[in-house]
Amino acid sequence: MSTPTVNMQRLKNLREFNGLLSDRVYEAIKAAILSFDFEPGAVLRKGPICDALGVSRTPVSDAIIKLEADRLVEVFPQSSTRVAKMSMKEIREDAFLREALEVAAVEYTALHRSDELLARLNRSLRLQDLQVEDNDYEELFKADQEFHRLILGCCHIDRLHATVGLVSNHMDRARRLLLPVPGRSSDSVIEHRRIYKAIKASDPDAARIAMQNHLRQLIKRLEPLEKQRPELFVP
Amino acid sequence: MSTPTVNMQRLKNLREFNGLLSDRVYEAIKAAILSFDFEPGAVLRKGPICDALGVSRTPVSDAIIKLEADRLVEVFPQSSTRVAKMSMKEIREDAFLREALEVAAVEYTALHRSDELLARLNRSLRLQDLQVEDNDYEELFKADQEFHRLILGCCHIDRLHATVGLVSNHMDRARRLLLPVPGRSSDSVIEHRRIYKAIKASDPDAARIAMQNHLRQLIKRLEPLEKQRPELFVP
DNA sequence: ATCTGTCAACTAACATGTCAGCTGTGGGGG
DNA sequence: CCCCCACAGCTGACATGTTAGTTGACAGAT
Repeated sequence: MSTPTVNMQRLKNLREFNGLLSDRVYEAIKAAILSFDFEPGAVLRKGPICDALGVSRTPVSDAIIKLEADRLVEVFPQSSTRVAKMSMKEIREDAFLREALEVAAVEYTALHRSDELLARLNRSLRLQDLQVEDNDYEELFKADQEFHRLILGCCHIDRLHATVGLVSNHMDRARRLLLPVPGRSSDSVIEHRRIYKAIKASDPDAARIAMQNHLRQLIKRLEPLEKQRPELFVP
Repeated sequence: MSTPTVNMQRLKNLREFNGLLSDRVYEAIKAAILSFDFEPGAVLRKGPICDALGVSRTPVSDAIIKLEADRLVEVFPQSSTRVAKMSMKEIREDAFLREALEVAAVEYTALHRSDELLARLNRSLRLQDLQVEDNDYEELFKADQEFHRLILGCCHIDRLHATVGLVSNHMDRARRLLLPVPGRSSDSVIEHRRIYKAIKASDPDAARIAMQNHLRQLIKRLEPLEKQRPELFVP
């Protein structure tokens, strides 16, 4: 098999962003990786990326250093940089770490919830109901993230959300390969509502169990991907 | 107050390491920050660092990008880079995240421990006893880290140890300011032994409580630092 | 004396030049 | 026929040149 290379046509235009060029390049490449426009395992050459984006090698190199910290690319010194292949082992690790963090957060939230938070969670749940009715998977995905973000935010730990995101990079990428399954959306909202009830009841143990159950549905749905799309995974 | 600048004399010699120059520069600066040779809040200028290390600006810039990801430096674009001041808020956040991860790890370990792990933990505990007798704080510190590493390693999650380390950067730096307190070392070993017993008994709840108790001793000892050394903390 | 606008000096961000390590290919030897 | 090594081309690591944003000092106005 010849060496696969990333498709340069799929890089976002840099003019859409502000800030440092390095950061914009980083965002552009990251988006391309997370959306599978840059395929797992493909080689990332600095030269073509510079040409495609119309920038010099410096901001591209800076971006790659950050992507390496995110574990979205693998750097082989003096040789090449590749888009990280997915690895079910790493995804399971992600799931463990994410569960540890989100469970701690929801236990804390159950003990420290405010009426305002309950109102916001409830509002999110009703929104999710609507989106399930309309089969609006795109918006439901966002509402799901918002629901979790509300819980994480309750801890007043700015870095909690960032750390969950950092830790979940591989899992999030795999998640985008999942196709909508009939009934899954409404199940997901039911699980969310169970979490909500436990928080409302100030019951950390129930909240923990509900959150564990919810998160484990995801990893259960991700497991089959390795057989369905073996070319995306490490051998 | 004039702008404080880091003391360049305190950078480790690069020749002690192998690998990419960027990585060696990263290690050198990181070590200087964690050991307070580079003071919190001090300005890091690329030029003087290049001169001191005898390298060009590229590897130093690369190192600073990585240090920013570790939150050990703060980059003010186009202006300057500073050694991150300590922040009790961030340290408390570190403590929350670390507790979430280590508690999850010790619960897992309690349910999956092998006889070999118990033997290693036991060996570490007897070593710690010796070091307490000899007041060998340096070695005790290492044995403490090893004890925790054994538990984290039991989960077979390579990234768990790395993530705990990443999350604990601020806390670890503050920890180095703590002076030995009579009796603390032996208390610490007692807490470790409690964790060991819970793991041996395959009792995840007891393990969780023992680990929480142990980790909370540290944050309790760190809290007073903000008043003792206010110049090192954000205002 | 204090505040404000201008400007010069400085620094990091970005561009480009250079070099050394890796990689794949082909030829010679086993 | 296969394996090993030499070599050439390529790429990334590192050095250095250039530009533009920031900062702080100073002059003039209030």
